[in-house]
Amino acid sequence: MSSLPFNVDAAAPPPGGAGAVTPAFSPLYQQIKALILQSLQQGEWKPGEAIPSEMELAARFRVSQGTVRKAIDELAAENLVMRRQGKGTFVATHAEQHVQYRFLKLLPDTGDARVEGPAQRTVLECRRVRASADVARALALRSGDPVVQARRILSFAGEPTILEDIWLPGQAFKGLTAEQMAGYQGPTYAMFELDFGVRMVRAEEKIRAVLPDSEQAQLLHTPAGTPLLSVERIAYTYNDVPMELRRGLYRTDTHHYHNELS
Amino acid sequence: MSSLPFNVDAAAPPPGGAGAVTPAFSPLYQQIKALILQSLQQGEWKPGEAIPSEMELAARFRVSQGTVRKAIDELAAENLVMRRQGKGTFVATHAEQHVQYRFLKLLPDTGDARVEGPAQRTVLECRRVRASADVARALALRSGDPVVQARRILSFAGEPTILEDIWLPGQAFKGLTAEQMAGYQGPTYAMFELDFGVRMVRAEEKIRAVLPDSEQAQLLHTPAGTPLLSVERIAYTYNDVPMELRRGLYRTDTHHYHNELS
DNA sequence: GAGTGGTCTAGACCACGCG
DNA sequence: GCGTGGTCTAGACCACTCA
Repeated sequence: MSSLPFNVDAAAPPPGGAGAVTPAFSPLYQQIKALILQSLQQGEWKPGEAIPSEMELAARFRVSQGTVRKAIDELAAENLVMRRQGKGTFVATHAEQHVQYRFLKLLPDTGDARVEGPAQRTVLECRRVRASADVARALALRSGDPVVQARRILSFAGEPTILEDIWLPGQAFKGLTAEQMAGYQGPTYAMFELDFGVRMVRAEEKIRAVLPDSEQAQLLHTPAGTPLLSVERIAYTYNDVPMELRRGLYRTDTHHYHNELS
Repeated sequence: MSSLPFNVDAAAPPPGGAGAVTPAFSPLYQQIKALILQSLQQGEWKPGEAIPSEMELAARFRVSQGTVRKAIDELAAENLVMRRQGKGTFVATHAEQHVQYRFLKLLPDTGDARVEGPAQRTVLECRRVRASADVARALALRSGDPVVQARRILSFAGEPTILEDIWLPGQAFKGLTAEQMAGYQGPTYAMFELDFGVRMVRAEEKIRAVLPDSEQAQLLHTPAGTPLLSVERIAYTYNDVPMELRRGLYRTDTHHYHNELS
């Protein structure tokens, strides 16, 4: 079946190693979590599918249900799986998620959350290029490595609102076309899951206020001199591997970026 | 000692109530959590202090340690308390928090996180005024109710970087002075805890790109025409009671607003 | 009614902090 | 050495889903 975890250090470093005395105690449930994560990563269960029940996993790993439970609790807290009482635990997916556009924090100023429905996409460009230095750095590639670059406009209620440039590692996204970017119904990240097996798991954003150049202003139907929100996002798959760089310009005259702090 | 929870619905609504059939099942640990929250709210334990041990709370509420544990787990996840192994569980405070400025997401562009040290504060103004309509709405007051209004500049490494206008309910912040705003070392929210017993627990922000007027630009030493980040924050105490409206203008030429998505 | 996740308990032992 | 939170177990029962 599978490797059995031992109730000892996951990867016990030799005592007296270079520099610090790392305690390196790893609770059992963390080891189980790592094993489940590994299976997720290797695609043993596909996005949207159910993973084995807690009892099954407990039997497989030779631990109690409670230990598996705590492992899954953490995975659920990180949005990697979704629990549904009475049904099972499912691999998280950007497709059938109750919140469409999980990573998009732009909301219309009118309180009606997402009444405006899904965004209309206009793909302006999608082609293979060589990574510039900063793109390469963001994606952990080397300058000149192949990347796919796309540019598109998202419109809400007919109004162009977001202009995005997207860079993806060429290796993982071989054969991505403008038609694919435009044609897929639903979140682009769901398309990435289905067509390329790439699951975005978390992301970081750097936000600034900028003035668009004339081309950008024109594309967004915005008077020259109107400031825009610059949102640079790096999205990661499992193991903190960066798989997307996205530079967005958001109009904030009709929308705002919403953030919850705690 | 204290009221005992019952293993029944916390506040069982009469069946066949108006409209929906609310199931209204409340697990024991949620009831315990609510009771602990109530004690926090009533100031039974002050910020920074330890709350009773899990065993004590279990005895007090006549439940098992595991149930108390789960209640505290959730409170810790919401940053209302902090657990420290071997020491106890402590009421969260903005004062001695490992991350100073818990709600401030502006980071210097140079990777060195907070090397620049604490911000220098310049308080330009602090006086009692009557709430305008929009301030009143944000703070759940009535137009014309007394509020304290303050304006200040935060500088990092000598450079003015943030211009903030702050509105606080006059009732809870009676007697707040400019000296207090300027003099306190450490986060302003820590001062609110100490001097007014008001603990900010969570906040929401709406972010936009704007052009400052000439006064704002001058205060921030920024050339006219430089776009700024407009950050409108509403901070809440317990029970989602709004206790602060803050409108900030952030310079994003040397800093950026950083956000983690998951 | 069978199977799933969710709650609750009781008890044992471990890691940590401090006197 | 003691008290704290942290882990792990085993078993019972509950709530939800679906056939």
